[in-house]
Amino acid sequence: MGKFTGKGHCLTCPIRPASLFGCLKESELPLIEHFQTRVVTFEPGEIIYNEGERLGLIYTLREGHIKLTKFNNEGNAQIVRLIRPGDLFGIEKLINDSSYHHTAEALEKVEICQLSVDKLNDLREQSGNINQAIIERALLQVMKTENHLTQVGLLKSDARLAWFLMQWVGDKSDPVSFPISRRDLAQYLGLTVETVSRHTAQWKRSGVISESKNMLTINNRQALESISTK
Amino acid sequence: MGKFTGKGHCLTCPIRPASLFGCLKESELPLIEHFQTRVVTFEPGEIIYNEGERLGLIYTLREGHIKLTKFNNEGNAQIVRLIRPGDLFGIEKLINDSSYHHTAEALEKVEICQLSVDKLNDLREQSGNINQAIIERALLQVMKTENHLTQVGLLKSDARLAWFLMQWVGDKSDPVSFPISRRDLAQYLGLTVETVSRHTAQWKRSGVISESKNMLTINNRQALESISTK
DNA sequence: CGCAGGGTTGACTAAGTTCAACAGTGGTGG
DNA sequence: CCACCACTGTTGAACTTAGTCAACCCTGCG
Repeated sequence: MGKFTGKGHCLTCPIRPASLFGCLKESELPLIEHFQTRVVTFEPGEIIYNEGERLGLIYTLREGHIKLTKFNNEGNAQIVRLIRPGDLFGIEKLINDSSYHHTAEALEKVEICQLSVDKLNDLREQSGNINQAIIERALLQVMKTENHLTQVGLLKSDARLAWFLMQWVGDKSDPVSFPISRRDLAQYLGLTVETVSRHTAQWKRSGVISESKNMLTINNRQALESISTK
Repeated sequence: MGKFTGKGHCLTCPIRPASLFGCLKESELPLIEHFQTRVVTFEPGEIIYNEGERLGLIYTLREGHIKLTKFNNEGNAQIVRLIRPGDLFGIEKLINDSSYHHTAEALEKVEICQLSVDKLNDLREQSGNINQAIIERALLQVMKTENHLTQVGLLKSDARLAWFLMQWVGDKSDPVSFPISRRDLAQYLGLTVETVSRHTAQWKRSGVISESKNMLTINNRQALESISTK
């Protein structure tokens, strides 16, 4: 259930700039001088927490990727979010007495920093910047999810998939780490494994993208672009 | 462009308990003693703001319903949220220097309370409860949108529609105000007008629901329930 | 070696979209 | 007051898309 690998020191943490505490001003740094967190690693496929659990922990991802999934009554899964390094998750615990609203699963070997809700709340009372940063992250999250919803609600399967790949890869033209199975893609985009496979196989044949052992390359960005806005 | 109907006094506002300021403790009420807002009304179909506009205003809906819409490149619309009385919207303005991320349109005659971002920010510095309330609203919004996404991603058209109607009506068995056109339903659920119409017409014929001039009744909740979880 | 799991492919089917026609309704102007 | 128009909702038929079911390949692993 996750291997403890040591205490983290927020002040000197290499990913602090990308983390929640990246918002602190020089003068506020003493606030987290003695702040420690637990750093934990998980193997691919391991569950970090389950929907409904009540641990008082909030997480920052340091390395790797994680998926957050919701299940409907019939046990079908919808992936609602993909977590990247620097992202905060489990943050719904900031609502009084709530439990986790997703199941969080590691897509690859990940390193996570655990932060206690209570300690974070103490900190919030001392720094308005932290509150602002939390609000901004939450509001950005709303927008991203609305964007996701818009793609799923409006686009055809190939456009959805093309949109996602472009988002994932960004503007890099080198191979990019791609730890996402066909199944995950399908559950993220509201499709079936087969449709996802058909499109990607087709694009691989026509050379638009290429794949080799968890690495993805977009060879013809323009082609994907035009599919995604068709 | 909205008719100004007077100043609102937050302290004595009838919907304060449901509004953002419902979070204030007795002892904090003096904070808003002299707080005033502009109360404005809009007619059905009027636009309250457009995506990209930069007014420094945040809104609380006092009466009626509003839809928030996003448009994709081809001009197709996805309704991402329906606003009910007491809800806060335009709140993305709390992110530094951002613009509105939706187009807000009145579905019926609405009464809205305009609040300046700057004034709200002043207030945030004086009350941690306000920050907490904003965070909770933002996080709840994330969850609702994720829920919406899950329905759109996983359910078949009839289940989506049934789910929506049940959500809308709640557990009331009396007729409920229903100011939502077939077109809006379709744009909210990621369907076409025709599919929505076919299902509702069918359900009206079989007596599961009934409709008369913007009022909706669910006659057979169990039937809808079983369709929505099929 | 044999097995499990992920990925691919094909044939078929079901679901929903598209296009088109038409009904009902409310509003406008002569 | 009625004729006309615009708009919303409904329905049908043809068509397209994506889902379903099933077979098979490939890879990694015990």
